[in-house]
Amino acid sequence: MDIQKTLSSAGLKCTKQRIAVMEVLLSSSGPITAEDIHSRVNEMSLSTVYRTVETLCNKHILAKHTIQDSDKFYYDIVTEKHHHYAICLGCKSMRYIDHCPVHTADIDGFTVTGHKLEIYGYCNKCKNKNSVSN
Amino acid sequence: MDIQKTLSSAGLKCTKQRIAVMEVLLSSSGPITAEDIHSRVNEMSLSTVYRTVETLCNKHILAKHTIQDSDKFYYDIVTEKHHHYAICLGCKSMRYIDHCPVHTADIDGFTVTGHKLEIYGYCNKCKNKNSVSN
DNA sequence: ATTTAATTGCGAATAATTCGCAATTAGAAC
DNA sequence: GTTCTAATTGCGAATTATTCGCAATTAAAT
Repeated sequence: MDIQKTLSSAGLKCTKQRIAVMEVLLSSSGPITAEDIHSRVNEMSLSTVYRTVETLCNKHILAKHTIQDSDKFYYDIVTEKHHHYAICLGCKSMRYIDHCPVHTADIDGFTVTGHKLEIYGYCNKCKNKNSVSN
Repeated sequence: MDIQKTLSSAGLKCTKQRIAVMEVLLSSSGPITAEDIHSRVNEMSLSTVYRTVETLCNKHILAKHTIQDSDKFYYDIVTEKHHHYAICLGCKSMRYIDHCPVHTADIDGFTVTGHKLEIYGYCNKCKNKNSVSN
């Protein structure tokens, strides 16, 4: 993945902070939090990390995730491949899993206790308006 | 569902606040936030709502959910039936869906834009210890 | 090299959730 | 039904993740 090209073609400046965030996420084995990113990068304010991930999410370069019982957001680079995650209820980490039939029982190095299928979309009330309340 | 019995057999006192929270959740068409509960109940402090849902989650009477791009927790009563939810990206609401093949395309009154299957469990590092970091 | 809008850093603000502590209450024991 | 005690509640203050305002810096266009 060519980070410079990705940023430029989204109309974003190639700052060293954005490049650093992208590099951290490219080398990660799953989505991580803003604080994780902050600690794996040097010399960069936490607000900038938050602003960077927000900007990149708006451009659909990153995706923002939430996990059961954690009060933090998790970010990763959007690709074709990664749609399935193994989420550890102990340390609250997400890891990519390449191979995932729905009724799977075995994932290497992971004890499955349950799974959740979430369906995203729009209800009739929201389908027509662009406004997004929160 | 017998609320009094549910609370008592979990070793919890049957306070009017806990009963009110349970009643609100029993009549809901999906998981809702602590503030939703607070506004649908009368004369009850918000801290008590938070403490009540936490207590009930610890007893596995309630489940705590998170959804994409929302910074709030959603609570519902644990049952055998409800494992599939339609989540509206517009108003950030969750609704139960009874019938849900994985490759489904149609849900009445809902425009599907994507789905997510999450697998929960424990990684090897966490499997043996009970401690749960966050 | 100059210019300008975009980006950053800092610290303060915000919003959801949690906590401390005194007052209240459920339910057990009498 | 009273009494007693630990559990529960209400209130407001504290905490924590995230966002915001604003002045200083910087990418990249000219």
